[in-house]
Amino acid sequence: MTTRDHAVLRLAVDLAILTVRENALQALVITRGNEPFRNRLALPGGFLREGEDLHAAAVRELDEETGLDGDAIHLEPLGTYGHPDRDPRGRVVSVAYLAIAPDLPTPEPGSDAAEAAWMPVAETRGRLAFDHDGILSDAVERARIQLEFTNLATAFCGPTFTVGDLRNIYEVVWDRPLDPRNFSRKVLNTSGFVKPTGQKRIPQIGRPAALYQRGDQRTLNPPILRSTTATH
Amino acid sequence: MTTRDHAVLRLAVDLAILTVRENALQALVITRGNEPFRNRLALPGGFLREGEDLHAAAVRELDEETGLDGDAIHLEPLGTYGHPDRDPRGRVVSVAYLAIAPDLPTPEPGSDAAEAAWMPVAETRGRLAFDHDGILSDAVERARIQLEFTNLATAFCGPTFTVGDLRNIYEVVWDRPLDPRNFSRKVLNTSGFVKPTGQKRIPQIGRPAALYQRGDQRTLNPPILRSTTATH
DNA sequence: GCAAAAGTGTTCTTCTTACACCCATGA
DNA sequence: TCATGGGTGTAAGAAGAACACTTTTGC
Repeated sequence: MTTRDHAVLRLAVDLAILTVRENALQALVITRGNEPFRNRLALPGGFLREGEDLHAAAVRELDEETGLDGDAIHLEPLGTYGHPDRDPRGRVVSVAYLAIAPDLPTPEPGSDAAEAAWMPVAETRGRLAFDHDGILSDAVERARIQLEFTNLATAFCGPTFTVGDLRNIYEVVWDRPLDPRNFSRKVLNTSGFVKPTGQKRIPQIGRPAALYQRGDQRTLNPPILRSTTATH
Repeated sequence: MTTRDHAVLRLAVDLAILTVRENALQALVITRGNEPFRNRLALPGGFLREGEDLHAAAVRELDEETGLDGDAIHLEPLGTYGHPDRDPRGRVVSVAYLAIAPDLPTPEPGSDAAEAAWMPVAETRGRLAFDHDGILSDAVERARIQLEFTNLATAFCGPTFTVGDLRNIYEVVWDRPLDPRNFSRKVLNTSGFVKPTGQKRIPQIGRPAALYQRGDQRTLNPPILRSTTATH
């Protein structure tokens, strides 16, 4: 047939990259160098290329815009955002990915982005271009849930970490205090969550803590649940 | 710029429509009337139209291909499938939706589909066109999880149902037997899951059962968890 | 009364929570 | 010895699992 029975569109890949920095949940945002929304904050992203797989595009954008190694960093599909009016340039459907990174030095700005920087998620609310506020909210909610049922928290840490480090991730992402003693037991009783390295980290003050690395078990059994009777 | 820096592609919406029929988890499959994969089984779906929202496209396809009312049926985004070689016609990225329907009369075949029919999910394995086997597997896994944390099970039932009906949904979808007595208590103790109608259903044999309708609470608290110490 | 499915009571166990208490280190 | 954070013990309460038992109907 010659008549077009489908929409002409472009497909973008956008990244919600989260980390815990300075005791706050932070997201990587760029300042847009081009129209539309020039000089506005946005999530890093770009268009899908010819013959390119979606996940590969996410890995490429992560590298291009932030210098992070997509193969080393937790990266998972988050959702697809396709409202017809979401991009003033025309029909652009965006596949969003959630990336979790350890606390790293400030990323190097990439080609498209005038500037890339970590910013506390709370400070981004209402300030992002396109529908990126919504994407970031969804990303944070997803991360909060994933902490309960997967070992995602270890992706926020470096190669080795203490139970205290891990607890700090949970406290910051969930925005609620946890009992250090019960948390410790829960983590160590959840088989495959973490693996002892035999090493210890000596802090400037206080008792040395055992160092762990990420375990093999992606899904936690039993899970680390947010209590329903929370303090609030 | 004049050079193209993005992929030319079409966007499809595919539907994984699940129901419980004859004590089996069944999916709605069509027999394809056109190439590619002519006469092969596939999930219903079609291309996104000009200016059409993704969710609206899913509702439209549901109506066109099955006659089901998309506004009355549970419909949620499942994932996006974009492998470059997934469609022999060229680059087609598919946004898949999960739909849950009560046990209904055999759907009427639509325009594009030579035939639409319910088929037990177990019988579809390895027989679907494109990457639809994978999409359907993801749909089933999503449904299993959603039964734990949301009132999705009520979407499998008609407007009113008994606790026994609801238990049957869980047993079929999870493929494991549940204790009727404990299940009953769990459901009724989970506030907002179901709402009593005051009516009773008189069976051909046995004690009448109270009829309920879906409650207001979409997310269940406490959840109905699959036991980890399962029989198998 | 009997069959069948609905629903309640009860016990055992496991998980969660709260918190007292001890441990290992540097200053 | 003190401050600091790491880590164990333990008892009360909540939730889940297993199952004996009662209820309500049609036949």
